[in-house]
Amino acid sequence: MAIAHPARREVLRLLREDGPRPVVQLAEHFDMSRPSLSEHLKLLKDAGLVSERKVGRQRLYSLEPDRLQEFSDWLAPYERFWQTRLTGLAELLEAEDDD
Amino acid sequence: MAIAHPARREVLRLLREDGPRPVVQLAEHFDMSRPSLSEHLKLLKDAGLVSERKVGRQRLYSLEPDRLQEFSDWLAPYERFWQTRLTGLAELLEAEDDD
DNA sequence: TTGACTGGTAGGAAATCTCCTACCTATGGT
DNA sequence: ACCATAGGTAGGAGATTTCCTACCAGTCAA
Repeated sequence: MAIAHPARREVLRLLREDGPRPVVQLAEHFDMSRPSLSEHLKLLKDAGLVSERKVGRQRLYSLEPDRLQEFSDWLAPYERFWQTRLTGLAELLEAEDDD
Repeated sequence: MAIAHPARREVLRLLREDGPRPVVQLAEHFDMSRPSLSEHLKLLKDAGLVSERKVGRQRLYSLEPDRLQEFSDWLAPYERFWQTRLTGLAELLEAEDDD
């Protein structure tokens, strides 16, 4: 699973906070070797969570939000078990008829 | 990671949809042996995603939503990358001053 | 008490994951 | 052309996960 490894979650966080970044810059944040990070990036890319584009001799990795949306969608059915601020709002506005 | 394995996600789904269930009833949905499922349940319990209570000779497993909330919280910062109906609503109502 | 049922634990085999070093290609600068 | 930089791939070692078959303890019913 793509988001299972802490390093990959950290990559996602970095891309989210700092925007698109080349591999060496991402690698600065990790103790592991660059090839190992490359494999994590490949896994994230295969999972569709990030995309990659060439700029000169660099490859910029960017967050690809569509797949993260799937995690959100997966979590959505659990939301009725707790009261999030957002679902509270949604029910308030849309006045759904479920109890 | 607790939600990494498909079987464990399936357990969560079953508990969410059908409510608390004993082990044998959960096991019906899987090809694996019951002891293997027991280990998955232990992992889920250790992660705080489910709880277990004894009823007669059975142990009923229930969804424990607090920890799933953490996943939701983890996902929240990514929401500005896409437009969910809910964040759209939230911004509409709260009229936050960002951008 | 004896037997059936529920479900956890032990030990270990096999599969998967993670990480490394070595090596490769591609681009840009001089 | 030559060298440095960016970054992917290969092969393999070690750790972790997953799954199995025993086996054990607790509960209920006769």
